[in-house]
Amino acid sequence: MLTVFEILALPARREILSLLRQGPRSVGELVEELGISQPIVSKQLRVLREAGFVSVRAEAQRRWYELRPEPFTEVANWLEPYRWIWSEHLDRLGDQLDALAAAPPEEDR
Amino acid sequence: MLTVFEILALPARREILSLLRQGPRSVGELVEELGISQPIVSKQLRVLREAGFVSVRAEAQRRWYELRPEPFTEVANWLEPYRWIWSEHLDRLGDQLDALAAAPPEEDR
DNA sequence: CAGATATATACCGTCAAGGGAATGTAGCGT
DNA sequence: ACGCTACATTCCCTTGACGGTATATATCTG
Repeated sequence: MLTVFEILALPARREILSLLRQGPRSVGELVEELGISQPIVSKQLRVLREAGFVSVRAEAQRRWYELRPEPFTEVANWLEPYRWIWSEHLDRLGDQLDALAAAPPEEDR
Repeated sequence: MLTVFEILALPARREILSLLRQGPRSVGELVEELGISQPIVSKQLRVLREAGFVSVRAEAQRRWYELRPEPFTEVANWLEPYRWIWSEHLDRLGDQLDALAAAPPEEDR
């Protein structure tokens, strides 16, 4: 299975995630809003699902895809040790980032 | 030029960044600490430099590589709109922890 | 200048991910 | 049962990134 950053490396996948911020979407809706072919959307949705970025809920023939939080916390946790590097440089991000020193660290050494 | 996430997709590059958190490093030091061949380290350092992740300072034959903040702020900015998704998640996690603290401990799933 | 050190670059073979087109599958309405 | 809708999967082909090896470049030392 791909790592979080490998998943995010593909623009099409980031666009799907961006759309899903607004709430659950069906495959057809994503196809229409993205202008990408349906098989490709389905393929990337599978990748996103297997990586834990989205979950699916079946309703008749429709599949509703929805964001899941875990991979995003993983990115945030990875980013955290680098925070001091830019915190002095640019403080436009809120201080709320400190709030999530809770989740387990990852294999990145 | 590669995007930020394409850069981070490669484990070797993340390891380089991780080492550079401790301060500037020469190529030789990175080679030794990573156990990767010198040409590969140099190659990835070039990629990191072109993407703005690191800067170089020459000193005789040595090149000192150092982290730069901008790409990290880029990741943080990308992450920001997704924050609410996992803040809810953390809330639920907190509730569960509270429940666990209040109730007698159980078997772990 | 010769040789050694430190790093960068060029070239090459491999391999896997991505896109496209076609096809498969499941549930719905009539 | 039939066709339609919504989506998933398969197959093929291409492309490009990665790692490895060899080589080039620059700087120091003697």
